Amino acid sequence: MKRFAQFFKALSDETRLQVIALLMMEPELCVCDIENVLKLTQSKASRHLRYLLNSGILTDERKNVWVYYRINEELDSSGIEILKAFYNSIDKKLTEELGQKLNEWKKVKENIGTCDI
Amino acid sequence: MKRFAQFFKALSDETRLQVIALLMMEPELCVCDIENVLKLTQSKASRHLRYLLNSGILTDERKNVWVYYRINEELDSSGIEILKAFYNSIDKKLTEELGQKLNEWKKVKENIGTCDI
DNA sequence: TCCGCGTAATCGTTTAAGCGGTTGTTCGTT
DNA sequence: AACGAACAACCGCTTAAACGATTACGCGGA
Repeated sequence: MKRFAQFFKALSDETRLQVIALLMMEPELCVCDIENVLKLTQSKASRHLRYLLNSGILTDERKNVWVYYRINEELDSSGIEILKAFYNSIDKKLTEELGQKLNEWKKVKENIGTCDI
Repeated sequence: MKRFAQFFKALSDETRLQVIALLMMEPELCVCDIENVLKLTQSKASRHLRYLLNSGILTDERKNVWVYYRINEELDSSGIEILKAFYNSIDKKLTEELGQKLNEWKKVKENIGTCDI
């Protein structure tokens, strides 16, 4: 039961929910992606990603200097179900908005070749 | 998005999850039922039930002196989905244990005709 | 009607937890 | 060595939980 309480606590923060929504539409993202798309400070982005990692909801993988996070494919089936139920019932406007911000950022990133803007 | 964060926060407490599990197996329960089955103080039981009520997860109905709480049938379909996903993936031992405690309490309640034990 | 009783909600205080910002540290690349 | 990316530690602030005690509510009996 404690496991579920922890799981839901990880989902009880708006920033973390936005992170999850982004990772439902994009297979993997690094800290600086989250930072720029959601307009967060670096420490805030990193802290929330670590939180989701420690909760077992995300996995991380280092590629050179970047640490990429993705939804943990080995999450319990109930966990996956819950994340999908959440994602599917978000207002479409919100997901579109997030998707647009993500695409804009990806363009910028291609041009500057760094996260430091 | 804030709505979801609030919803998940309501589920991020072990006591509240136990309450929900009980209400998934029994259509309605009053404060003193929760109090006795889960061995909580009256104020703690009442407070958590109020919390779940204010989160829209439960409804309440007064019958004489008792206030009965039940799962809100008009909860979003995603909310219902999430509650079911949670309940179905709890360890069966836990649900059996809760069910047994509930039945024991119901026997006691019949005999004494009051909650004041 | 008034009072007592059982039930539930709330109040006030203390204690613990969470979040955010700043700053410093680690790691790896160049 | 210098730099960028990510993480960790500290601090202050806000929030929430626990707890006991008190208050409010309904009902029944004197």
